[in-house]
Amino acid sequence: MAEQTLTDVMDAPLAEAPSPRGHAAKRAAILDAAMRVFARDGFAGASIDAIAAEAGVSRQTVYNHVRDKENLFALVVEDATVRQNAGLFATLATFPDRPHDLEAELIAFAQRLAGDCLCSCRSAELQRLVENEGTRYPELFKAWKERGPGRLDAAISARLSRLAQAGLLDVDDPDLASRQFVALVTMDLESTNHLGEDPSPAEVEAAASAGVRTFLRAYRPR
Amino acid sequence: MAEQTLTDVMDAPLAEAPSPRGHAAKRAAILDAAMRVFARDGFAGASIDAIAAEAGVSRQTVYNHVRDKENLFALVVEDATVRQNAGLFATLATFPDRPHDLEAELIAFAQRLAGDCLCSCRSAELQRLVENEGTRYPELFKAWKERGPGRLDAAISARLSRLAQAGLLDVDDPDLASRQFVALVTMDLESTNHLGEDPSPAEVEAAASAGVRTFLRAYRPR
DNA sequence: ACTATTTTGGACAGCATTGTCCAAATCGTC
DNA sequence: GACGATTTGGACAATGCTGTCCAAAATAGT
Repeated sequence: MAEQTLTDVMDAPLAEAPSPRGHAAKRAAILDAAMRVFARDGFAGASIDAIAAEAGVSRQTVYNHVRDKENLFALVVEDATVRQNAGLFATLATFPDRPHDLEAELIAFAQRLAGDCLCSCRSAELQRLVENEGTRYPELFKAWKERGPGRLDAAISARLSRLAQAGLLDVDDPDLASRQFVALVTMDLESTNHLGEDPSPAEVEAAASAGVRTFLRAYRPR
Repeated sequence: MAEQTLTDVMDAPLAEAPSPRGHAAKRAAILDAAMRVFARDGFAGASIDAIAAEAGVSRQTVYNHVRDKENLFALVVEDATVRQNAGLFATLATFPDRPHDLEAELIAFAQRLAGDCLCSCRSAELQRLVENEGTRYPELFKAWKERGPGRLDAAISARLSRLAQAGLLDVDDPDLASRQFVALVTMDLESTNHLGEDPSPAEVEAAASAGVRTFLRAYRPR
């Protein structure tokens, strides 16, 4: 493990702590601070000093835990990705499989999906980070997309298929419908959270209602 | 005009050339190169030397035309914004007002809108630029959004209203429908053009068809 | 052909950043 | 309390970037 490239980091499902000591808290603080500073200033604009200060830690400690600025960036992306995917799949499990009131339950699900996962400011930060350096590290961008939005679409597509087989929806292309569902629900929230703030619950509720209603107008059996 | 802030530049509708000489070509080359380099490396990552080299120009010439790196950035954003808005409104004028075949003409319009304007790689570059530095210069971000997507949504909303009054659509909230139209059409193209490449005509055609068909399934009078 | 403007290349100071080294201080654990 | 691991702060060289200055070369206009 003399060398650890970006793709190595991304491929490792869960890198077990190389230092079993209790100084994992410092490591977490560093990764957290680095996430914030990278998101605020970009990769080039972020300085190790700023990250160390934000983490309340000496600069040397950063270099102690992390070899490079590049390696730190990769670790930050990896960390944020697994954390967010965990929340994403947890929310995904609350999809209404046996809905009593399809519209209401879909709206509630969309609210959870957009508010907690897709349109949180943490999610926007990660997405912007990975998009910006996507041209520099294409593997990073592809790995993130496959693990996150890719599986999201696949999961929602499968759920929509089951609703269609139950006669509750009229979808011929579940993959397309899945992407449209996500697009309709998140549409109005992206401009808000791209500015670094979380959308308000009222905004999330409005976006979910409007998106789901239009989705159902298009895909409810007539 | 001793000082020229970011907002000054953004508010000026069209800054007339301060140097009427024929060296405007150099200026254009500099702005073009700066746009490419800023889009590639971000504001912090872009160096004046790289921009000068990309423009085939001495570094001193850049400083001759442009006071600051910040001023250069503002000029680049201004330049790209007016250029793209010109194309946007030209395409917007081709909206089918008296459609013979609504679906076909809406699909063709959506193809022009997405392919030529919203999802071109130039558009994605500008959007990423303005989003990234949006936290640093909020006025810049707001000004861009009002001039570009804001007027786009307003214009499409008005057109949809007229189609609704003609009995061709069933929309109760034209603003919402307008944003949904754009979202449905551009949805599948954003991942492609965020990587710096233009989507292929086939991709644009597929996205426009799928988006418009779902839009009409939701909003065609029954 | 002459003149004014513009461009060029290079040198330069000031500053920020990266990554390393090291001795002292601190912390956790036995 | 003692010992090993960890953290700290500071110094340090190397590098790159910004923005300025200047004299020479090229370019445009008349």
